[in-house]
This record gives sequence, structure tokens and C-alpha cells, in this order.
Amino acid sequence: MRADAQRNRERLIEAAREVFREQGYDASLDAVAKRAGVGAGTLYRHFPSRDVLMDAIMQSWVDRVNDAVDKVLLHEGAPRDLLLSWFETYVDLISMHKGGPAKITSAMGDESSPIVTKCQVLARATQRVVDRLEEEHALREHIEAVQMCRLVGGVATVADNADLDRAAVRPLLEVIADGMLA
Amino acid sequence: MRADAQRNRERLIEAAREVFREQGYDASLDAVAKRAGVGAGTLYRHFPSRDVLMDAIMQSWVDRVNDAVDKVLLHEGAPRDLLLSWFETYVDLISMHKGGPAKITSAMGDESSPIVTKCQVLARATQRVVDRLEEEHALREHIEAVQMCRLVGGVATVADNADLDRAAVRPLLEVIADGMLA
DNA sequence: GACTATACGGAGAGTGTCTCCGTTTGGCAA
DNA sequence: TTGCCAAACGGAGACACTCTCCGTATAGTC
Repeated sequence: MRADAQRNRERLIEAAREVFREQGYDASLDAVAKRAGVGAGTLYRHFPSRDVLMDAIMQSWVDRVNDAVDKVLLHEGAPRDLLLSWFETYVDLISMHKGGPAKITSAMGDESSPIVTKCQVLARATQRVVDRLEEEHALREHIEAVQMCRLVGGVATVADNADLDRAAVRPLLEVIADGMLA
Repeated sequence: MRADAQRNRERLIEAAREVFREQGYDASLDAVAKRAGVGAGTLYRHFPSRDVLMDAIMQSWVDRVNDAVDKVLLHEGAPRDLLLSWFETYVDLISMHKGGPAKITSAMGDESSPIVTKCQVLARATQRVVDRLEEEHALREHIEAVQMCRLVGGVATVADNADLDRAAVRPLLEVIADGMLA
């Protein structure tokens, strides 16, 4: 890739990060291009769709997911606490941008989604939690990681849309946890 | 209201019902106006926003909700079956239009939403199910109808976004039910 | 320094939202 | 019946966003 192309690509990602944080996932892509100081054509050449751009700005986020699940799994304690701890972390992780929870959760299990890699990172992290709980025989049978992602993602989506705070989200996560634990 | 205004209002509602069914909740409002045979100005005078229009086309749906909960409560059987039966009915009721689950669930508990009356109808119906289960001491403590609506609405939203079928939705609803039952 | 593949930029086509204002009409009073 | 006018209509058009096309600029190579 030519040096100017590389530079513009990075500028676009940085601009998108800022604009999406300020205005949410629905922000105008022309605004992103303008913030980056490039033309619309340049933006669309690098990132043919909004989702591809989203995927790119989430690279550093992948590391954060993996760090987060490591940290959660470190914690010794009751299975219910572990599970709830992961659920709350999960909600935080997918709620970094307005509209994020819906976007990520609807792509979960869709092989052709442009953000499939991000979903896989989340699913694998969740699988590690499932594995740990199964070792301890703490989970009911037939509980799959993808179901966990969908349920908790559903709660995060509702919370995102309705501006619910953590206090309102907590009891919803508890219901899900109790429904999954043996 | 003048007779022509009344007539146009009804035409618009009928047209919106058709267009939303065919094209989903995101369909162009100009398309609705055109289908109704009126100008865009007439549409926006009657219905200042998409949500207000949605609210209007859902009038008959209110009756359907009430019929549905009556029918579910008639059913004798285990509490778990009753609860799951209501959950599946609930998902069907709010999934009549693409985008409906997110719209309805995010407005749940928001007094200023244009579709607040529809949310209340759903919440009251769900409350009747909660009351019945509490009579039978089948429910855990501190379970509120609005939480039920949010959890099941979250599942419906995910299913709507990700095109999940009933078979994929069922186990998610089971987790929620098990998390709520004593 | 010249060449060319690569990348850039922004005008503009396509689409949707919503408003404004000149025109039409329903309903009433005389 | 007729005349009046408040109420309602309609659609052009301003504005916003997405995405493409193509003339222009330039990075990298020889």
C-alpha cells in the first residue's frame, strides 16, 4: 500500500473513532471523511461500507475483550458471581458505541457479516467462561455460548436503546444467569 | 375534523399498514403518501413523525394483545408452560413489523414516547401473567412485568435483527423462564 | 527526471425527510 | 343557493446522507 494511502487509512480510523463516540453509530460518513480531511471517495475506497469501517476501528477493542475475560476468569468465587461478572463486562464491551449492541448481536452467528471476526472474538471469550463453568458442573445442559451472547446482547441492546443504567440492567442479567445455572 | 381530513387520515393508515408490511418499518414515508394518493405535506400534517404513524396503525393490534393474553391465561397447565406460552405470544405480537421489537422495547417505561399507550397495553397484559403466577407462588421474588418485557423484548429484537427462527428463539426464552420461576 | 500504477477529491446522481406556501374545498351563515 | 373563509391539500424544493465516477495528483520505480 502506498504511504499516502496508509496515512489516510489511519486518519480515517481515528476520525471515525472520534465521530462515532460523539454522535453514535449513525453519524454521517461524510462527516468522518471531513474530520479526517479527505474526500468521500477516499473513505469509500478504503471502507466500502459502514460495517467495514466499524470493524477497523475495533481492532484495539479485540485486545480489550481478551484482557477482560482473562481478568474475569482469574476471579475465584461462586459460579453465579463469575457468570454475572462476565455478563456485566460483556455488556460494557459491546456498548462502547451507541448502536453497537444491536450491530454486534445481530451479526452473532452470521458467517457473512463484515464484523464476523469481532463476533468470533466475543464468542470465544464467552466459550471460555462456559468451559470453566462446565468443569465445575455449574451450568445446565445444552447451554451454548452463542445463546449466552444473544441473551446478554439482547439485554445490552434494550439498555442501549432505552438508556437504561447499570442498576436497571443488573436484575435482567441475574434472571439470565439464574436460568442458566444448575 | 373535516370530512376530507378524516378520509385522508384513514387512507394514510391503511396505506402505511400495507407499505410497512411489504417493506418493513424503514419504508419511505413518501411511499406511504403516494400509496394513499395524498401529498407528503398531508402525511406530515396528520402524523408529524414515523412513530406517531406507527402508533395509529397499531390500534387494531391492541385488541389482538388482549385477546392473546386471555387465551394464554385460559390454558391450564404447569407454570413453566404458561410462561413460555406467553413469551412466544409476546414475541409474535411485537414482531409484526421489521424493527418493531426494538421500537417497542426501547419505549417500554418511557412516559414521553409516542407509542407509550401500546407499551402500556403490553405491560398490563404481562402483569396479568405475573399476577397469575404469583398467585400460584411459582415466581421468584422481585420479578417485575417490565423486566419480563425487556428481557423477552431483547430476545425478540435480536431475533428480528438476525433473522432467527422460532427454533432458535425457543431455548433463549426457556433460559429466561427458568431464571424467573421459583 | 520521466513514467505509470495507485490514490485522491469532490461534484453530482439517487434517495429520503420534512417544510412552506399558493391553491382548493368543506361546512356554515345569511 | 350563494358567498365566505378557516381548514386542509399537494407537491416543489431545501436539506441531508450515501455512494460513484472520473479528471487530477503523486508515490515509487527505473
